[in-house]
Amino acid sequence: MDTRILIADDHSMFADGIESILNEQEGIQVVGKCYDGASILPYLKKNEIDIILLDVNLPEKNGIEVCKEVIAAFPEMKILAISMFNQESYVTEILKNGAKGYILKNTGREELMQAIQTVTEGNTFFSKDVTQTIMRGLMNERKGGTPSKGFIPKITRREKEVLKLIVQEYTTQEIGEKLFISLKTVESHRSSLLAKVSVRNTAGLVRKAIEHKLLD
Amino acid sequence: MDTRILIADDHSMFADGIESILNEQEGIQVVGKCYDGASILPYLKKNEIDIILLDVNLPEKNGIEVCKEVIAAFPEMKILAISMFNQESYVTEILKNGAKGYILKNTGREELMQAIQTVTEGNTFFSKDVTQTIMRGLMNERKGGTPSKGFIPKITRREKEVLKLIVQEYTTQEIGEKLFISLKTVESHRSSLLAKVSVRNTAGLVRKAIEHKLLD
DNA sequence: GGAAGTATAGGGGAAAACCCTCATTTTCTA
DNA sequence: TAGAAAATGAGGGTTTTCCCCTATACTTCC
Repeated sequence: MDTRILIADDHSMFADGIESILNEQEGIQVVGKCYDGASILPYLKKNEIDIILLDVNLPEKNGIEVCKEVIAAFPEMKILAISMFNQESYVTEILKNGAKGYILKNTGREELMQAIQTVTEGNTFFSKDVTQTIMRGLMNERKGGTPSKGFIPKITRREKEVLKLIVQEYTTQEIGEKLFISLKTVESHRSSLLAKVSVRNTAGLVRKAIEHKLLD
Repeated sequence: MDTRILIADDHSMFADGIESILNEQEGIQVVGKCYDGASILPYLKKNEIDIILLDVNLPEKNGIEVCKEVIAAFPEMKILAISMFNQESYVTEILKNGAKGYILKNTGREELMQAIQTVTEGNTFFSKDVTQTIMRGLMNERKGGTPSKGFIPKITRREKEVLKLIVQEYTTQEIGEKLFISLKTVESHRSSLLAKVSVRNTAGLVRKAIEHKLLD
């Protein structure tokens, strides 16, 4: 029986490409594609799938949340995470939530095949680069003593508005004028944002906003 | 005779995927792939190519520079730009430099085929989203009167070091300590960076740094 | 029908970023 | 090897961000 694969990535050109690569292979069959996080769980309820290739950085509902939900509903599901970013918080977080592997988008096709096979068999696969990241993460782990989180906050509607304007280079003053609220209110939102995404300053805020696709 | 295609993208999984899609098609043949900007021109000198699928956001030497060089050496070369970002400055700039089309990575395979065919025939193709962006750009154009640039700077070695640390949330003070230079020197570099990428503040700097892959 | 969460807003202060001008040394490169 | 570009640094100022604290009105959810 073929290994049945679901591809979940919001870039359809990428998803189509992977599909095309995989369908050339023996014993593998791409049976579905999802272009956003929300449609994955409904799909799984109607179709038999062996392994999900899951983009970590999905818009709306991100890959980590999706992963958690999927594992909750289908504890045996094999999930191979795929991402542009080789960042420790992503890797550890999605693994905590049940993913069985993590590869980067600059992975070649042989390695991709190997990863799929490994995960399908119930084992775990990491790209070489990712392994290094994890190791580096483990090194730095328990030293500051921080509970070591580093991700998914829940941004409110208003905070997101403010965040978008920050990324567009507006100052706090200007944001207040645009949204018809006081400078102090904007400052409050900024503070919450810094705390929620756990960064020190605007630079980190903008970086995480982009990496975590907080701007849709 | 088949249309001979060169794919230039640093994410090999993506490049492989596109290759796989295209090789399924009649009359099309992917004859090469480049994973960075520097290897494109040498490749073209040794191989006959009809059309290049060029990622705008290549590391090291970006897509726009590559495009310029390629057109300088091969004025008749057909270039179809592909990007994650639907941003006006990218679109207009790469078109100025000789690209014949611009599509996003969330483009489906039918549209991709259509784009390739269109461009190969010497015509111009834009994704629907991109067309809107261009229109919006034209609207806002000649009103501030700015010479309307909006991009490619040449970041020096030291500036890049500083930039990386900024993105990693270090303050000017800390950057100075890390690089063993004075706070004032770091400020100088920050100023140059703001000017070169033409943004107002750190938020814009970080955004552009990521979008333009200034951090490799 | 409270409790939790969100949006609002203020005071006050410290730190950081931003801006301008200028000058010296080092390093590339034509 | 001379000039350009890059890296260094300073003085002195303004603006913005960040960080405490507190506090009220409104929504939403259990």
